[in-house]
Amino acid sequence: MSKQNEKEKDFVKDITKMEDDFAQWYTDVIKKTDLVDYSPVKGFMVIKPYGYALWEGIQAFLDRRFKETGHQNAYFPLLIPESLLNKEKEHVEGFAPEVAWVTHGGSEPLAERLCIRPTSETIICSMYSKWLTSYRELPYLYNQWCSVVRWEKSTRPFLRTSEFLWQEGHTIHETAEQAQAETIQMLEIYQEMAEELLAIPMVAGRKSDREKFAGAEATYTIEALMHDGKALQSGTSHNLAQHFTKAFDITFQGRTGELEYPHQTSWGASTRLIGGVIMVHSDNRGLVLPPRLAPIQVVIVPIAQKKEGVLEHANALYEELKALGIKVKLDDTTENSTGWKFNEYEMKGVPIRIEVGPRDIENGVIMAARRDTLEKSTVERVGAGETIKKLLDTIHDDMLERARISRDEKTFTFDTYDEFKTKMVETPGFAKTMHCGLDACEAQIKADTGVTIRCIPFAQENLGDTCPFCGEPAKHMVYMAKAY
RNA sequence: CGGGGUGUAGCGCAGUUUGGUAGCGCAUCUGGUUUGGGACCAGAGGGCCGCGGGUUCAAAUCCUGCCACCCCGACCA
Repeated sequence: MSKQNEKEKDFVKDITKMEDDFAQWYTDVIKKTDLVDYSPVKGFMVIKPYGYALWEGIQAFLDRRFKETGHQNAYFPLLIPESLLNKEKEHVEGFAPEVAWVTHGGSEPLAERLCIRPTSETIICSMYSKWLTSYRELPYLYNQWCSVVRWEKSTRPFLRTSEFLWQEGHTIHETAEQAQAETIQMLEIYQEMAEELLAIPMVAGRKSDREKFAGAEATYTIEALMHDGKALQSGTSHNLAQHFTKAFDITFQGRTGELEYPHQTSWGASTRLIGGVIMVHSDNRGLVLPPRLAPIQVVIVPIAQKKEGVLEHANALYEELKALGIKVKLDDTTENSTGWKFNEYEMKGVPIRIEVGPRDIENGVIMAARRDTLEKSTVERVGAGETIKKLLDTIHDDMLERARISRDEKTFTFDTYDEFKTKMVETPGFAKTMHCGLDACEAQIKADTGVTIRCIPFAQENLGDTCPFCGEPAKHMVYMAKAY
């Protein structure tokens, strides 16, 4: 394989450079690559086919894993009576400020107003309460794919929208141990999805009490670090203990004959993940999509396609790749020039571009260009299918590794609060530190700097004996960052 | 909710200071030549200048009220 670099430009004119204005770069990328459009209602976005295909990829992976672990899909209603939402105190306090209300049916005012679900714990609990009678029925392992509405004040496509697509799993179990095992199992599936599908390395751990889900006993999270040093919560799994089952009077007759409350979990991942994919992998030329998620994994661009034999060769290659299960597109349109096509597919993040022209046919080769590194190489035509398939895996591995290196480079330790503040401003990223575990200390840091505890990682290290923020004895190691 | 910015053709913008025929680039349509890194020539179509009120012979432009969106903060997946 001979290699040649073609990096005459590392940006395109349509997209703001990320080092100039990261927020604008993000907006440019999603708009120029046709992932979304803004709708007439603020905060509600249209997900266009190319963007929706990314969500379908995430859905397919998770849905398969959910089912492999014994879960079933169901569907619960969009509207929740106010009285149900109000049953769990912490929950309603957490969500009330951002729920949307339905007050009329046609022109008639409703006797009780209905909220559009911001999440479905309450409606699902009301049904579980009706259904559950015996320990023999447990566990309930249900999931639903739906959208929820949270009336956000400031919104950004994928990262924070007033309506977003997600899945929410809701399970109840006989024992606390089973619920805890379920909570952790689902978090691990999210992490597996992030790393194997999205090529995004995650830090997994528990949320502080301040950051946990409204109504949860404990919230677990996977956190990713973006190009700009801000963290993105990418999936959460909650152990709800008996908070909701008691509030909703969900009971069953246990093995001893006594009435018991089951132990509950809920877990979710949303279209926000797509924002993460963009902010971790993409560059100034546009999207860089991880191969297993890319709606088009390989695009074949025939060169001088009117010349004899070119299209036939391109077609044969297309069929060969397709037969290997590769999502391949042959662009034999004539409206746009070759150069235009190169730029277009690069902007759209297609992992591999293959060029087939008269010269290559003569030499028995094809040209393969990697989107992630922009490297172009010559591939023998015989056996090209297998070579390309392997290259897709290599690209995935390389992207994951680069993201890991980038994250680690942006992860820092420090000795004093002042040093922490300086580094957070000058080289933002994950701050790895001991913490006292006191809520007042955490609140003070947030008020001072806007930085929050992203998680208390499972992988604990002992970095010292005192909390560098307040001087109290250290309780555990945490990752801190500014967050989306 | 605070601070900043922007609304003019499908998209991106100029024009507004100093009122006087609605402009440019890209995209679109027609015909032709092209095609190994965003092609070229010729022609064509496309506008409630965000919305309402006012000033004026005359308003994209001046005054006034409203609305929407974007960005940065505060709060949340």
